[in-house]
Amino acid sequence: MADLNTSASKRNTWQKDAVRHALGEATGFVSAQQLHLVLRNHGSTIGLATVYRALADLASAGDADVLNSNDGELIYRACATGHHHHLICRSCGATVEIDASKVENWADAVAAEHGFTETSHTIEIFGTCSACHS
Amino acid sequence: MADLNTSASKRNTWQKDAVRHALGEATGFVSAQQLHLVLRNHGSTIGLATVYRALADLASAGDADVLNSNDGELIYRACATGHHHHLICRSCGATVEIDASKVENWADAVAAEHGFTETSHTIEIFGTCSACHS
DNA sequence: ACACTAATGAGAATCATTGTCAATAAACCA
DNA sequence: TGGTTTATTGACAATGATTCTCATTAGTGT
Ligand SMILES: [Zn+2]
Ligand SMILES: [Zn+2]
Ligand SMILES: [Zn+2]
Ligand SMILES: [Zn+2]
Repeated sequence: MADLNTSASKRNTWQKDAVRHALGEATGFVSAQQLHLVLRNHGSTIGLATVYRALADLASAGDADVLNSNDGELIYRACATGHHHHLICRSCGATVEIDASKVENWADAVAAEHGFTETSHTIEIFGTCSACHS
Repeated sequence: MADLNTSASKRNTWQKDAVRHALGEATGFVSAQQLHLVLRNHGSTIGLATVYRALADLASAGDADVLNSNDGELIYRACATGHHHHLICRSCGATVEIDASKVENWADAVAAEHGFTETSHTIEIFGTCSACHS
């Protein structure tokens, strides 16, 4: 997926790999701050700003999902597959990746109906998972 | 909609009315900061923190829609009708309220399928409206 | 009018994210 | 390989939205 990052004027650094790897290890969504902390605790000397930059790159390359947590913080998640959405447990944070082809079509149709082009959308479902029933 | 705010331990102040009214006057989504500025420009002496508090109340009472703009800012919009979603133009900000009963059902079904309860969701469609085609 | 206490507002405090810029090190070439 | 170019890094400052603090104000019911 995405491009192999050759030829382009982008350089490969251990920092980018470190972020990519740490994101892959993480379970669920993590913030840049959390990821930076993890990396530091593992002995890395990577800077916070770099983690932010690397995550932004991964996200815009489609290699990471982004969504804003309820307390105004961007959280990321490694993402191998293409476009999809999430079902997220409000209390434990467990996430399920869901395929929503029906809804994709619906969204595009609605947009087209109103003369909108270059459409995109945000769809997230929240709930309490079976393990979290008090 | 919602309750008339009687009996409850909530007090009626001109500040809350001012925010409610200003939000109603606004076209499209506005941030707390913008609303505060508008109110001040109209001679009000209302404080910024109060605008934040009033908007948060309106939102949690279901009288206002909230969504976070792409630059990490909460924006609000007066909302008389019940639960619904928006089709938003990326460049001019025009919004269309859309009914999404099909998707509502789909979302609930997907959640139930995975054993999730007390579900809610976020669905927003973005695009470029017909008037904004360069 | 009075007491009780929610609500307000000015400013400080938080805190995630972005900008700055000198130093570093990929990528490329001779 | 050694040298050149310049994307990238990282420490720190700066930004900016939102929240907190707390003394003061003003609804509400009596
Ligand atoms: Zn994903
Ligand atoms: Zn989709
Ligand atoms: Zn609405
Ligand atoms: Zn809905």
